[in-house]
Amino acid sequence: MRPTKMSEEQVLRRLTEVFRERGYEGASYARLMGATGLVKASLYHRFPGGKEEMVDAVLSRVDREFLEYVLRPAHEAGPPPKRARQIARRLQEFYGSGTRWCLLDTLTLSTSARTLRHTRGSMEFWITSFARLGRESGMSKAHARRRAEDAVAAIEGGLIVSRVMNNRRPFLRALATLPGRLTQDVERKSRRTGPSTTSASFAGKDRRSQQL
Amino acid sequence: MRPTKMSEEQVLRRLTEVFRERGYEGASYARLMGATGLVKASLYHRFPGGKEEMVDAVLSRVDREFLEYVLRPAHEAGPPPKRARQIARRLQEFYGSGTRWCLLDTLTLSTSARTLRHTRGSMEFWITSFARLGRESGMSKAHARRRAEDAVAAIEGGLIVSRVMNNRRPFLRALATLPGRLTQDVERKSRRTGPSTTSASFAGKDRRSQQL
DNA sequence: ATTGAATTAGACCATTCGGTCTACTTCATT
DNA sequence: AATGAAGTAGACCGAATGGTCTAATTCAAT
Repeated sequence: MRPTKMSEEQVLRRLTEVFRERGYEGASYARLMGATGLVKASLYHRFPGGKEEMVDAVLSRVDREFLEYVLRPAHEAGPPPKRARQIARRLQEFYGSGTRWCLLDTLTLSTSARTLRHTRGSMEFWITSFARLGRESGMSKAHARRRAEDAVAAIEGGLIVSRVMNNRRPFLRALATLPGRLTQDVERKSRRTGPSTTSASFAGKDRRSQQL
Repeated sequence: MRPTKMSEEQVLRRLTEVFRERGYEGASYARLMGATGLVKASLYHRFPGGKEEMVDAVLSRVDREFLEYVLRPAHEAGPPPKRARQIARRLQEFYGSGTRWCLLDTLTLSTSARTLRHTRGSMEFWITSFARLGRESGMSKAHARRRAEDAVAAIEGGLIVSRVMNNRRPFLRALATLPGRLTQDVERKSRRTGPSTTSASFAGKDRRSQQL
């Protein structure tokens, strides 16, 4: 077997960058070729399914990295707040302190149903991991779930505001408040404080996966 | 003057929908023509500058609507919490309960610097309007600003999570917590309660508009 | 050294892209 | 009824798009 000029891993990393900052339609072959240094036939040789398959591979690789590195503390032992803080640090690294966008955002605009499903699975796993910390902190299942969703939303929103305003602070603040969101029932104290004042539900009872 | 077959307003509305859900690169002329029912020459007649000009017009129109309708309560008189709740209701309407994406998200992927500037201005105005409510609720200028940014982030993030998970609740929850975010120093009580326990800063002092 | 599969170069294809142009309609004003 | 600008139809353009194909390399294994 002839070895590849550029490792699969490195190719995927470069493809990831293109999809991350241009989206699916913006990731033309010209750009993909430029980023990888591979000519079109080589790309098709490695990804016979074309862009669709590339996106799939890219997402899968990022999934793995996100799970094995960023979210890992959620699945290990130890005090939840400490683990949450570690996750926050790794998120900062993962998103380049707010200068790198999220594929779950950029890849969910005019893509195939397949890609949509994939991203949904990725985010579901992310949320579930976050919720674990809430549960271990004594939250009800439903409450932990809500908190986890809101935490993901805070991060995604922080990235957007940071991108549009060209200021990384909103994202960094989302990270700073993350441990509280995930492990405290009353959030948003600058130092983790006090017990839990139960907070009521907000948008009605939470039966997941309904319409629209 | 011969009257237009389709009013400028209506054309803009339809163009908006295309840009909103496909982004800039995804908004091909084929789709723009299909959505408006106008042939290419007609589009160019109305927007001699092509897509760039369309995006500009679309953003401007949405800016106006957003200001005059959604954000208006922020610039009127009355008790801040009440005004905040009104804004939340109008945001729900504006974003179709979480089924309509935000142009500030979809239009900031591989677009011109010009468009980037425009969106930044739009979001800046949004944030400033939000911050007004915080100030009137007794927050410091810097604190109100941070809260406003975080509130916008919560909404944008809610939209993303709702879009990816195909579940509108995360967005609706972001709206439910909005009044607290904007007018209370300790947020996230289900009913507005208590005075303000001052919360400290999170991600360092806030000097706006620095690098990246 | 030869083999033979993995890999790459690059020509090639039909389609779509954003964008321009001229000629024809349409209709409020006069 | 004639005018004349506003608006529309649709042919047309070169470039870029996603995608395919054949022929040539390259190199680990024999």
